[in-house]
Formats: sequence, C-alpha cells, structure tokens
Amino acid sequence: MSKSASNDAFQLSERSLFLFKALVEHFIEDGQPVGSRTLARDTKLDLSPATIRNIMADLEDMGLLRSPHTSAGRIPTVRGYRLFVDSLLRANNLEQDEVSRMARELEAEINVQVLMEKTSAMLSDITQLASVVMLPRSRQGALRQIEFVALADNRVLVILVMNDREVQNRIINTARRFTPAELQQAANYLNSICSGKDLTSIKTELLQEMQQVKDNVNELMQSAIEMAQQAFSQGERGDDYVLAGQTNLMGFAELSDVEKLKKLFESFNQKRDLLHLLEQSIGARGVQIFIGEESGYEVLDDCSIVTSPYEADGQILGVLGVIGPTRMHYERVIPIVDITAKMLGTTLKSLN
Amino acid sequence: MSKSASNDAFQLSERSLFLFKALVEHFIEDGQPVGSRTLARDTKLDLSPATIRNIMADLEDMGLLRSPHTSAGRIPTVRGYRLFVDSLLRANNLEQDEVSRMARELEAEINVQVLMEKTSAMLSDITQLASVVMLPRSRQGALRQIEFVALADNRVLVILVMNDREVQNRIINTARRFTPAELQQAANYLNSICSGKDLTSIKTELLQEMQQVKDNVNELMQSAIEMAQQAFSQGERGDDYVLAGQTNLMGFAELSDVEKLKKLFESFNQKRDLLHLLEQSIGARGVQIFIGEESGYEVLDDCSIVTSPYEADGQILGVLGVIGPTRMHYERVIPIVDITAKMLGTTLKSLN
DNA sequence: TTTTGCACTCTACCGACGGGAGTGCTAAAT
DNA sequence: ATTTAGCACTCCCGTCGGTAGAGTGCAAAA
Repeated sequence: MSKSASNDAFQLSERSLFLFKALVEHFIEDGQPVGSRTLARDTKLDLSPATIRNIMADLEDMGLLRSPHTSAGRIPTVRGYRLFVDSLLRANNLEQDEVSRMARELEAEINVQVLMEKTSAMLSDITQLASVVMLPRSRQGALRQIEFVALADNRVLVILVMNDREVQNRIINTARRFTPAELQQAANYLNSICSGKDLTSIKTELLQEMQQVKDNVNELMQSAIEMAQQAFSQGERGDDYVLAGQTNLMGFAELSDVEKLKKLFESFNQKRDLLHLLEQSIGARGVQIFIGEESGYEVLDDCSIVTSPYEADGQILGVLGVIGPTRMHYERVIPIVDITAKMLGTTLKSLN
Repeated sequence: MSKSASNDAFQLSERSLFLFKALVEHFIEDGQPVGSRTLARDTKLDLSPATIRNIMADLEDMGLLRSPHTSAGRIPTVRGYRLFVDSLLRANNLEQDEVSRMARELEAEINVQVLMEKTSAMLSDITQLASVVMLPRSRQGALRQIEFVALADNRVLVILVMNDREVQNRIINTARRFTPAELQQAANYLNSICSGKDLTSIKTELLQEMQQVKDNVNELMQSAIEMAQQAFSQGERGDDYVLAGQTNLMGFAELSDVEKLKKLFESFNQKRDLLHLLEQSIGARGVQIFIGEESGYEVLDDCSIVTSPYEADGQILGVLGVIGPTRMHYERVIPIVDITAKMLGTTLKSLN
C-alpha cells in the first residue's frame, strides 16, 4: 500500500502535487480542513477556487484526500500523508546552534540510564511531542566482570559489570558466610570463565562447568558457580524504555477525547504494543515513520510515530522516536529524530 | 479552620448529622448533587422533603454544603468533607484475604527500588486512583561499605553499599591506572574511616583526613581519598518518588477538563509541589488527609490526597499516599493507605 | 482548460421553548 | 414548636427551527 502511494507522485501533474503539498502543509499548520478558496488565496498559482476544486476532487479519487463531511474542506488521508512524507517533504536542516546545544547537553552524561532519560526529555521538549528511548533486547551485552561484596548475614552483593559501562547489582542469599578473600577468589574464578561472554552463553557454560567441578572437591568453586547462577537467574529486567513528554499530547484537538487519551496512556504504561512497534524499526536503516493505522495498533490510529535506530561502531544499540498526532510537523521532527539518534550513538560510543 | 469543622459535630443534632452523612455518602457514590427528595426516599428517617430542605438550609448556612446553582441539589464543601472525614467516618476493615494477598506480593521483593514500584502499582490498582511512594531526603542513610572495581582505561567503578541494602554505583576517572590489589587496599582504608557514618559527616571527615595525610607520603591513601570525594560529589540523586496509576484519574467527571488534567500531570512530573506536600506528612503520626484547597496548591484544588508515613524501628523512612478527586471513597481508601504504609515498613525492616 | 454562476449540503451557532429537578417561603396540620 | 403540603420561582438541559457561513459539485460560458 505504501508502495503504490509513492508511485502516486509520478501519476500526478506537477501542479496537482504542488497543490497537494500546500494543502497538507496548511492542514498541518492549523488542523482545520482546507477548502478550495483558502488554497486559491494562499498559493502562488493564480487559479480560481473552482479549478482547485476539480483538482482536489481528483486527489480525493486517488485516495490522497478526504472530506470529513460534505461541505467541509479536505484533509489528507493516511495515504496522503505517506505520499507527502515520502516524496514531497524537504527536511529542512536544523539550526546549527540548536544542534550543538543538544550535543553539549548529552556529551556530559556518563551514566547510561540518565543519558537515556536526558535524551528522551530533550527530544520531547524540542518537538513538543511525546518521546521514547528504548534499549532493545538484542543489547544483552557481554559480561565484562563479576564481583562479590560480602554483606551482613549470609548475603552477598553481586556486581555485574557489562561491557558498555552498565552495572547491575543483585543481592543473593548464600548457604554460609564467606570471607572477603574467599569471595575475591570466587570472583577471579568466575571471571576466568565468563569474562567477555554474553549472558545466555554464560548460563550454559556454567552448567557444563558444574558437571566438571562435581568430581573436584573444591567447595569454593562449587559455591561460586551456584552464586553466579543465583545472580543470573534474577529478573534480568527485560526490555525497557524511557518515556517523556506524555503531557505534550494532551491538548491536541485530535486527541481531546479523554477516553482515547486514557487508552493511549495506558498502552504506554503497559509497554507491550509500543515495544513491538519499536522493534520493527530496529532493522531499518534510518528514520522510519508510521502514520495512523499503519502502526497496526488501534490506540495509535490518530498518531504518527517517527523512529530511528541508534548505533555505535555499526552495531545497532536501540531505537528512539517521538509520538504525536498524524498532523505533526514532519519536516521538523524527522531531522530532529535523525540527529538525536546519531548523537546518542556517538555519545554511547565515547562511553565505551 | 479545620478545627472549627471538627466542632461542628457537637453543634448539630444527631438527625442533622445523620442526614449530612447520608448526603455525603450519596454524593460520593454518584457524583450528582443530592436533592431533598432523593434523600427523603433513601434514608430510614421518615421525613418529608420539606423538612429535609430546612435541615439542608441550616447545613448550608454552616458552610458544610453548597449548591452549584439555585435549583440543583447540594454537594459537600471542603469543610463538609473535613467534618465527614474527621467525625463521621467509620473506616471499615479490609477483607483479610485482600490484606494477605497484598502482603504476600510485597514480602517477596528484595530490591528496594522495585519494592517501591510494586507498592505504588498495588496501591493505585486497589484504590483505582493515582498513587505515590516517596523516599524522603532525611533517608540519606549511613554508608556501610565502599568498594572499588577497576574498569578499562583509567576508570574505576565505585560501589556504595548503604545500610538499608541500597546500593549505588558511580563511575569515576582516575589520574592513573590502579591494580585490583591497590583498589582493595584503598577500599579497606576508606572503610575504616567511613563505615557506619552518613554521607554528610563523611565528607567533612574526608577533608580532615586529607590534611593529616598530606604530610604522609603514602600516595595510595591520598588517591583513595580523592576517589571517594569524586564519587560522593556525583549527583546524589536527590528526593524522588514513584508514581503509578495516573491514568486512573482520567475519566473522573470532575477532572474531565483536559487542560486541568494536563496541568495536574505536569505538576506530577515536575515533582516540586507534590514533594512539598508529602514532606508535610512526614511529621504526622498516621494517615493524613488534604481535601481540595487544603493542600495549598491550585492544581490540586479538585483533588484529595491521603497520605501516611511508613516507618521501621520507630524511624520514619518515607511517605506514601494516593491522589484522587475530593469525591473519593475515603472509608475504603484510608485503611488501605494505612495498611500499605505498615506493610511497606515491615517489609523494609525485614530487608535490613 | 479554466472560470463563472448557481443550487445544494452540512455544520455551527443562536434564541426560544418546555420539561424536570429542586428550592424557599408561607400557611396549614400535627 | 415541628413538620408537612402547596405553590411560585429559578435554573439547567435538551430539543427544535432558523440562519449564516463555508464549501462543494455541476453545467454552461469564456
């Protein structure tokens, strides 16, 4: 369907396209259906409203426009937006100082979690839309190092240092008390086995090691493996994302229905739908856009989502994007999402 | 003002109070102004609407009721709610199995952050309102232990184990590379100085130590102090709270105005106002209630907040509560907030 | 091919109107 | 002295009709 929409550009006269573009831009600007007279007034072409009406009728036949009711103006259909975005849009460059301001803000941050939050806040602030920054499942980075710290009672704090500077803490209960020296030894042992491998392969590795060690009488090694297993089995805090600027969506006329808004916000909280959608963008090369129903989720019917994966060293680390009404300033939002993804990528790279 | 409201109970005949209570309960139930006829029909007292009108007029004179307009029924004023909550309310006990279900859910959790999130989610789920669980500034627990882990380049991961099982990670840059053994030594040294003290006194302690060590030629000790100072200076992630169930507030008739709702949500995100309000409850012994304008924040004018501090071993650890329309089921919400605070307290205690 | 002219349609807004709900007051009843 | 009945009054809310405005589609003229 999007395929045929892109072809529309070739089946239309230049004038029709120009008019269509003007109409979409006008509608994006103020959200009201656009009539022939308005368009005649606002475009350079010196055409009468009647002529424009004829053209609009053609565009409507092609499924690019529709009227909400008989005597309203026209508004773009999803297919119309598609054509607009794919073929007519000339993304304007961002102000240089705006870009450098963003960059400065992000570069300073060294904590990954906080970096994500800042990026999301910035994105929603600049676009005045809702934004999301996601860490995909495929991240599941390799383990760089494991450390144990003795706590009171029989508790041990396990520290998992991931390759990308992420650190995870887990607290486990042990059968007996261990001295710091023992824990150090256990950690060394485990590091020799695990370091550099990713979590799933570590798990299988540990099982094998378990077998081998069984004959061995070294109690500490067995304990070490058990502790590691206990730590790894703890909720790996699956996929997640950072959301910001939800409230920016309130007050858009097309989302003024409280019930709809509630459903939308609830779907944000449940994460499921949005995660699926974002995962679709992981494969894409650059900015990807879902307009209205294209997303396939009913709650997002009146919304568009502009996403982009971000990467470092050619490896895709995650996806970020913004969510807003279908009637959004694509020409502004697209380059913003694009550049934010790039900046996040380079910032993360510099952290590693 | 709330003082005089409590005294109202003694200035009113039993019958008036009964009627007043019935009216408030009726209004809480369906949100419509209650008229004399309805009340005559629904109460056991066999009174004509006219009599009830007289009584209602008295109650209105006392500032307990008001009518939205001439020919509507009456609704409670803030002062009316106050009287209702303070003197008329008989908080009904919760179902035992509901309580134990909640307890089971919470007891299992060992991670403090996740525990807060779960508590908040549970609270908003049960009450169908928005909920908040806060960690107050005064927490600032003592430091139990500090550990260093060498990372790549000149980076060191600092692990701060707080007394209450909270663990914080900081990453710092060092002038040169340190071996694990050196780091261990530095940690031991610092632990001997800092362990058991709270962060602020540690900071001053470090400054003093710095002076003493200056003459000493032990380079490692100096480095250790510098590293600790660098770690402590990093953003101590101040006051914070966990919020859940915001969307529950959408769809309440009294909050149907999108603009108001937007302002309310934004004030949640900004945290400031809500934090101030919650801090007021820290001193209170048990459940505290802010009705409508009593909170002092305009965005909360149509809302009530029910809070309770939670504590372990007699020490107040934080505050939790729910936010909903003034017209909420206080008799249900109050015991829920109360018991949740107690459960959270005991759960935290068991973690220590 | 474009424009003009015109009939037509639909919405949004306004004012009028009536029913419904509820009140306050007065006078009668208990 | 209370309580009740009766009644006039007020206000809200939904409905209806009418009108102005915006915009359309079509046919005929330019």
